[in-house]
Amino acid sequence: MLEKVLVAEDHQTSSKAVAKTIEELSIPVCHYVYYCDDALTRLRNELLSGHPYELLVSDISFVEDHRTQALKSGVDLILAARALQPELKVIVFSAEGHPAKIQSYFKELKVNGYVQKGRMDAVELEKAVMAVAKGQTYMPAGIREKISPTHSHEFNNYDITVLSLLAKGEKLQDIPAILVELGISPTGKSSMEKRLNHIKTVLNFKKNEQLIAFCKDMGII
Amino acid sequence: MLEKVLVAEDHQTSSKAVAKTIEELSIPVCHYVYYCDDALTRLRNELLSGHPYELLVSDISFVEDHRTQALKSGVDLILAARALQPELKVIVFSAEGHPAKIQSYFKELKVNGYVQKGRMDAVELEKAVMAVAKGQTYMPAGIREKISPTHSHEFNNYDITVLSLLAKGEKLQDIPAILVELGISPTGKSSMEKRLNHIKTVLNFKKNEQLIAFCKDMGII
DNA sequence: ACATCAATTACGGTTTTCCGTACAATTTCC
DNA sequence: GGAAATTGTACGGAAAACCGTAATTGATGT
Repeated sequence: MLEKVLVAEDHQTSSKAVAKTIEELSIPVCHYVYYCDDALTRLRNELLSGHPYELLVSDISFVEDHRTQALKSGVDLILAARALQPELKVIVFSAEGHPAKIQSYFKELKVNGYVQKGRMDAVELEKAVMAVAKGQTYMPAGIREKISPTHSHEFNNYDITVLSLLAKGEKLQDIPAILVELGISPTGKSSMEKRLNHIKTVLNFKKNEQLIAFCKDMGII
Repeated sequence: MLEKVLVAEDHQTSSKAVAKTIEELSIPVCHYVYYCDDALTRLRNELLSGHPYELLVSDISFVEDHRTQALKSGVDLILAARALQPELKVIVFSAEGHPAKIQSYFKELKVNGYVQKGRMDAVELEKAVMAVAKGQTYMPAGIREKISPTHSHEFNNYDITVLSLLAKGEKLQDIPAILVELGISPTGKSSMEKRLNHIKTVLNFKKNEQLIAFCKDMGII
């Protein structure tokens, strides 16, 4: 079993409860912090002292407050942590329920587990920690299946940029100029239209409004 | 001080922590449940037994699972609870941070307090409970100021219907016929356009895409 | 019944988006 | 290096949305 765990979670109420759950698994050392930057500092210190953490349990969204933070979200934290300590195990503990988002954590961040905050999250968390301790990956039940083939378009950075601009109220015909400024290609209006059409075709959507609604639901923008 | 509190919160980790915070205020009786329906049952039973709860601390969003629930959200629960026991005090304990949404809880549901889940939520919750015990209302710091007059439009049933249809991919010109079928008036295309324009003017929006994105963010649709 | 006012709807011109086609640029592969 | 395929762009007609104006309906008060 694991020996040393760090919990990064900004919700005060959750944070202690998570740490308690971890301790109940007879893991001797479990610390918790409310800020991403604090988490990274701790990881670094313990690594340098020769007693590194083995597992990081982290939330994704951290509310901003008076303390300015270099790391703005759990995603930033996980990236930084892995850069520092590549073998560190990571479990995401978040309320995020959008399949696309969850899958991206596994794909982009190579996390070892995901637990969605919910009715049985303490139990789920236990299972996840035990699975990860054994070197396994822990996915919530039925996440893979929920990513239905009709809803399978990989939104890249370009798509997200264009869709975000649309959601901000920019006119299609104004967007090419903005893309040029941002240095994001392709910049042609036709290319953009073609791309949007392709996405709508794949998802079987008719209108941009529908696509925006979908992206909001999925947490893509 | 209060004597008897009920906590309705589906996140297992949060739930216990909240109950603990309540207990630390030397409130003798604090129960917690994971489902809205359970909460209502408890409220009813204790009311009939002559020892009603005085305060309900409830989340807003409850994740759906295998147990089918009559009450689908904290809003439903609060409405039902107030119908049953009008003098019951209510504190909302939610992650929702959007001012418009929070204000609607005070306005529509007449809740007595709101605490946003966050870094100091345990402390905030204590303050809220104490304020409500004294018969005061507890609002998060600076919520009133954040509701800028430019960003205030009351979405009625008609608006929501039209916007939902748009978000489903219906063309503007097809919507009048659908409205006729639904028996929702006005059904004219011009009226609809005028209404949408009015909303966009009030919110200082340019395009429908932007409006849809906003409504998704606000949980209006 | 009539006038008045507000709300709703119909209409039409302008702007924007949609979408197909053709052309240009770039990459890939032989 | 050159053919082929892939990717990006330009253009233009058709469709839809946008927006102002005018006509119609409907409720209200006298």
